[in-house]
Amino acid sequence: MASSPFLLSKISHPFYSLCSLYPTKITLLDFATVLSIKFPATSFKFLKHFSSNDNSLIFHTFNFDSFYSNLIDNSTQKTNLTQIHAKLLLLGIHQNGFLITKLINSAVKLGEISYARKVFDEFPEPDVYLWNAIIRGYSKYNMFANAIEMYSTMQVLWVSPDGYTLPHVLKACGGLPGFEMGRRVHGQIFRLGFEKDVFVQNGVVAFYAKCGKIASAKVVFDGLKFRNVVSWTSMISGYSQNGLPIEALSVFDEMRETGVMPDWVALVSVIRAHTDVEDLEHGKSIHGFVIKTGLELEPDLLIALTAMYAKCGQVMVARSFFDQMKVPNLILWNAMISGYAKNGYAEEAVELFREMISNNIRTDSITVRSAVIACAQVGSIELARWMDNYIGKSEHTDDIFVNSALIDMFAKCGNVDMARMVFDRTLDKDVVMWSAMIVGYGLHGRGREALDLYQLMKQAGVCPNDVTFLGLLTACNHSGRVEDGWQLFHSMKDYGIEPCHQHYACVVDLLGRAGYLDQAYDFIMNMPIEPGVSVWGALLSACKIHRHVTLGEYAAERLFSLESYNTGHYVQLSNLYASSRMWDRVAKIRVLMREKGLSKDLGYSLIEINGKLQAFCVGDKSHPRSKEIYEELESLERRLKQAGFIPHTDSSLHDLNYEEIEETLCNHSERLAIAFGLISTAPGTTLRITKNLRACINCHSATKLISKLVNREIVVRDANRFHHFKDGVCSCGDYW
DNA sequence: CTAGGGTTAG
Repeated sequence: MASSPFLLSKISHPFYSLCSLYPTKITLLDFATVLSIKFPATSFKFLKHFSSNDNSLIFHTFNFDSFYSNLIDNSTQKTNLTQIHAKLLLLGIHQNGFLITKLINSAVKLGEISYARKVFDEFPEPDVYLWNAIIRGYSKYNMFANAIEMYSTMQVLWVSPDGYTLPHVLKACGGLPGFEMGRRVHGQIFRLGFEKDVFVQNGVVAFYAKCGKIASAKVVFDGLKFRNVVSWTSMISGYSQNGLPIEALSVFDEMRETGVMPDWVALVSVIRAHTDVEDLEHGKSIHGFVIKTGLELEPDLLIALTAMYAKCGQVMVARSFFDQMKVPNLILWNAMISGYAKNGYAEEAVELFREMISNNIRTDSITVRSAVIACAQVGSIELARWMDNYIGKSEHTDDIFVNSALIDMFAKCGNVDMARMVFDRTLDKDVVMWSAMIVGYGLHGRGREALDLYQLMKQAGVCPNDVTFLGLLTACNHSGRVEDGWQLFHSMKDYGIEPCHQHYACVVDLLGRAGYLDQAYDFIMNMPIEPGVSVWGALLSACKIHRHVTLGEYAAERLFSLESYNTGHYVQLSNLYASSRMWDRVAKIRVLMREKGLSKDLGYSLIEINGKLQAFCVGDKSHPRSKEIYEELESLERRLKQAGFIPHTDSSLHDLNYEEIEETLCNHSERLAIAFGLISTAPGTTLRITKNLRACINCHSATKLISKLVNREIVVRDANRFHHFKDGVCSCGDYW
C-alpha cells in the first residue's frame, strides 16, 4: 500500500472535495467505486490495485443507501451502473430493494433496458416498486408486449399492482393491437378500487381513445370528479386521433371555460386539431396564445406549429421555423417534407429529403412515403429510379405504404412497367396496392391489363374498394371499353360501394366519348346525387368531341353556375364552338372571359435531359440553344410535310386551350420540347415530356408521325393521361 | 417511480 501512487496523490485528488458531499466515512473500496464513476480515465489502475483487497475495511456505520443512491443518480453510463451493481454484490447488499429499484430506473433513463431487465431478473423477490420500475421501462420505450408480460408475471407471483403500475400498463395496452387486454385491466382497476385515482383514470381515458373507442373514453372522462389538464388533453387528442378535430376543439373550449390552464402538451393537441381542419386562422391564434403564455421556446410545441403552417400551405413560415430549430428532429423533418409535398413544392420536398440523406440523418417510413409522393409529383423518371434504388437499400422495402406510393410514382413518371415490377416484388398486397396498379394502368390507357389485374385481384381474395373502381373505370375510359366500364360500374353495388362524383363523371365520360350523348344525359338525370363540376365537365368535353352544341351549351351553363370563375369551362365551350366552326360564338366567349377578367391558362412542356428539367412555353425563344431548336423544328416540319402530314386547321387554330399556331411552323411547347430532346440525346433515346394542358389534336398527330420519322419512343404526360408514341401510333389509340 | 402530445395516409 505504501508504494501506491494513489496515497501520494490522495490529498490533492479532486475526490476529496467529492467526499465532503457525503456525511460518512468512506472505505477504500468506495473510493475506488467513486473514482471509477467520476474519473474513469484514472480509475483503472486503482481498481486493479484494490481488487485484491478484502472488504474488511468497511465501516459498518456507513450509510449505504444514501451514498449509493447518490452514486446511481449521478451515473451517466451503463458501466457506472455495472460497477455499482458489482460493488453491491461484493458488499452483500444486492438485495436492497431501494437501491436496485434506483439502479433499474437509472438504467431505464439511460436507455439500457435489457440491462435493467438483467438486474431485475437477478433480484430474488421483487416488490411492487421493482415491478413498477421494469414495467415503466418497457412502457417508456414502447416495448408494450414486454410490459404486459411483466404485468402478468407480477400478478402470478401475487404482487398487487398499485396506482403507479397501472398508468404504464394502460399505456402499453393502448400501444398494442386489440383492446381486450386493456378492457380486462379496466375491469381490474374497478375491482381494485382505483376509480378515484386521477392518474389511473386518465390512463383509462387515453387507452380507450387510442383504441378508437372514443365513446368509452368519453364515458370514463365524464365520470371523473376531478379533471386535471392531463384528463382534458387525453380527451382532446383522443378526438384528434380519431379524425374528429371539431369535437377536439370543442372539448378544448370546454376546458378553457372550466378555467383549466392548458400546458404545452395540451396545446400541441389543439394545434393538431387545427392542422387537421387546415384552419390557419385559429391555428395562428393558438400561436399567439403560445407566445402570450411564454411557451414559445418549447421545442415540441414549435414542431407542432411548424407542421400546422406547413400543412396549411404556409411553407415559407414553416421553413423559417424549421431553420430556427437548433436540433430538428425526425418529426420536424417529416412535417416539413410532407408540407412541401402536399402544397405542390415537390422539388423542395425532394431537396430536403436529399439533405437528410447526405447528412446521414435518420429517416423513417413516413419520411420515405412523403418523399416518394413528392417524386411522383416531380414526374422525373430518373429521380423515380433514384428513389426506388434508395428504398431498395433501405429498411423500407417491405413497407406496404411505401410500395404503393412507388407504384403510383412510377406510373405518374411514365413507366408503368416499373410500377408493375414494384407490384410484383411486393408479397403482401392489400386493396390499395392492387388499386394503385390498376389506376396506373388506367392512366396509361392499358385497359386490358387493368381488367386482367382486377380478375387476379379477385382471385387473390382481395375485395375492391372505391378507388379500385375509379381506376377500372378510368382504364375502360381511356381504352374505349364502354361495355366493360358500364358493367363494372353496375357491379359496384355488389361490393356495397356507393359511387361518388368521380365514378359518375367517369361513366359520363365513357358514354360521352363513345358518342352515346343522350345516354350520358339520361344517366346524369337519373343520378341519386346532385351532379357536380366533374360530371358536367365530362359531358361538355364529350359534346366538344362530337360537336353537340345544344347539349354542350346546357352543360356549360351548369358549369358556369357552379364555378363562374373557372377559366377551363369557358375554354371548353369555346372549343366546342370552334369545332363546329361557330366563330361568332367563339368570339363571344372571348369577350365574356375578358369581361370577367379571365385569361386562358398558359401552356408549357417539360422535358428531362440528363436529370435536369427544361421548361418550354409556346413560341419559347429563351433557351440558350433556341436557334438549334428552331432549326430542328423546321427540319421536322419539312419531313412531316414530305411524309404527307396535313395539319388540322379547323378546330385547333381557334382552340383557346391550346397554344395558337404561328404561321406554318407549329411552335407548341411540346414540339419545342421534342425538338430539344432530339438534339440533346443519343439516337434511339426515349423522350419523356410533361405537359400541363391536354395534347392538341394537331400535335398529337404530328408526334405520332415524328416518332416514326426519327425512330424514337416519345412519352407525353398531359393533363389527363399518358401517351406513348411509337412507330407512328399512340398508346391511346387516338382516344383521349 | 406515475399519466396526456406532434410527423404520414397509398
